[in-house]
Amino acid sequence: MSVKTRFAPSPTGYLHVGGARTALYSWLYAKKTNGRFVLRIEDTDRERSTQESIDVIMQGMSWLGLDFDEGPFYQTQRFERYGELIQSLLDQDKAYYCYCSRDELDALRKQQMEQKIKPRYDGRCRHRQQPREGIDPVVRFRNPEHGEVVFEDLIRGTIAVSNQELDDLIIARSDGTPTYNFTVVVDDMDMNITHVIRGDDHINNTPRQINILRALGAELPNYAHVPMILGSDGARLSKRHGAVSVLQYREQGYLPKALLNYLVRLGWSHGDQEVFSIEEMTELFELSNVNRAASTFNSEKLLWLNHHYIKHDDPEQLANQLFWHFQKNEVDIESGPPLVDVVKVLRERSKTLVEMMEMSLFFYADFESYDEKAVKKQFKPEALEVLQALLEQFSAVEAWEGESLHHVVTGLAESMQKKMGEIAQPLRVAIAGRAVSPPIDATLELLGRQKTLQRLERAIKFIEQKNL
RNA sequence: GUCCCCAUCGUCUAGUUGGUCCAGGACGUCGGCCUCUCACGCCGAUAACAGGGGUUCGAGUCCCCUUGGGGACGCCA
Repeated sequence: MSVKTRFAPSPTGYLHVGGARTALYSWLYAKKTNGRFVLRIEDTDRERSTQESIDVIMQGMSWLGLDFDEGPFYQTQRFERYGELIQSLLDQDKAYYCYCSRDELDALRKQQMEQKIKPRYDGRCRHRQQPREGIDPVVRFRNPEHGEVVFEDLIRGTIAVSNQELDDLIIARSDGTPTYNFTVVVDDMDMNITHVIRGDDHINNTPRQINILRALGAELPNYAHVPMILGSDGARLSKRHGAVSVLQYREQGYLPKALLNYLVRLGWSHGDQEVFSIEEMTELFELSNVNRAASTFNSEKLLWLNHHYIKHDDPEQLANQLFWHFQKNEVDIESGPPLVDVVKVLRERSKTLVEMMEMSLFFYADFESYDEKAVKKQFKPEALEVLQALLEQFSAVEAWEGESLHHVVTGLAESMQKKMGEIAQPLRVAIAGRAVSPPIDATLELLGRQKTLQRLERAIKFIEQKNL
């Protein structure tokens, strides 16, 4: 049978990096084996599921390029099917109605905690013959009382849990709607999922689900539980650890392939290799090489990978992605150099696209003020004659291109008997507004003659006024 | 508390039938070179097998215990 994996998020929030990683692993495994990848929205919790979350999850998947072959399926559209199977279980006495009230269950749980035993349903309605008046019952699955459930996890190896640890879980709420542990099982069965790849936090659910699967007479899928991602404080990754929403990384100027590369390498490895193209990870990915231990999210390394891809990716493609950020910030790029050229001079000094955008803003719009420190250091009285000389010589330059502009600067340094830095730095502050920019000749070329001359004049006036 | 899972540098990890590992790579950090700024690049340094018992000629690699961490224990998923 050919492989089929699925990603089954519940639409109660954004797509976070942990979810994205399990999605990636499932996607990779399907791709690698020429199988199929299914997206299923687990929205049985009507209270908390929102359309907004669905949209955001889909956007995240699409931004990452994790396309699915089937779906999205919505569990809320399959209630009829779940109802059928619950009835069938009831008919076979593999499930039963439970009339316990919430208060009763709370009291039971409290009592068990006090006795320092694992809180669980004690099965008091297991053999009840008569309904109780005034209570809408839930349906509980009749879990086997003896023996143990053993399964072979593709990442962890053998896992065994005694049935005595498992209680009779609720498969239908009192309003008749099915619950998670039941719907996953039915869907995985109906959709012929062969490999269930999911977070570690589901490991305890697996034995229960296996019991239900058996009661339903279904074949068992393979299971692979990937470890959690922790924040820098060792606790489970959450909002307070910074950007955990996938889309937030887009906002912050990360490239999808950088995030993907970081995520695939977090908890999985192929020898010493650090950089993987999508093709490479698809080819090399193995569940057996997934680490068993939880790993800590390290944004420094993600940043490094992002920079790596900014340095090495196709400039045209990067320009397109950079454009997204300019648009978002409503910056008009018509009046400045082509974005591809900006990418080429800025890629080595920008770790994110946001950084790149900020550093290139001065090509497109006049800056409001000069960087204070830069003014102090570079706009000293002696800079005046340098800038005046530059203004004069730049006006006379015939071909406005890097090489000739470079000659102007070096020539001036020679004739004025100054170091390069004494010429280039004041010039840089004059045209860029701050002491940092790409090489001065490239910057001048991209900025163009008109803007360069204007800004030199502006700087000269500024220094003159400052010295009054 | 009970059950399940896990344990190599600060972080991600290599280590796949125990020996060639006084433990390798990457990020970070710290030095240095390059240099018109910031970077890039290059060179070098730093730092780990949680602890204790076994098994064995030999253990990071196998077994047990301890400790530590994570997860689960919902009419959430």
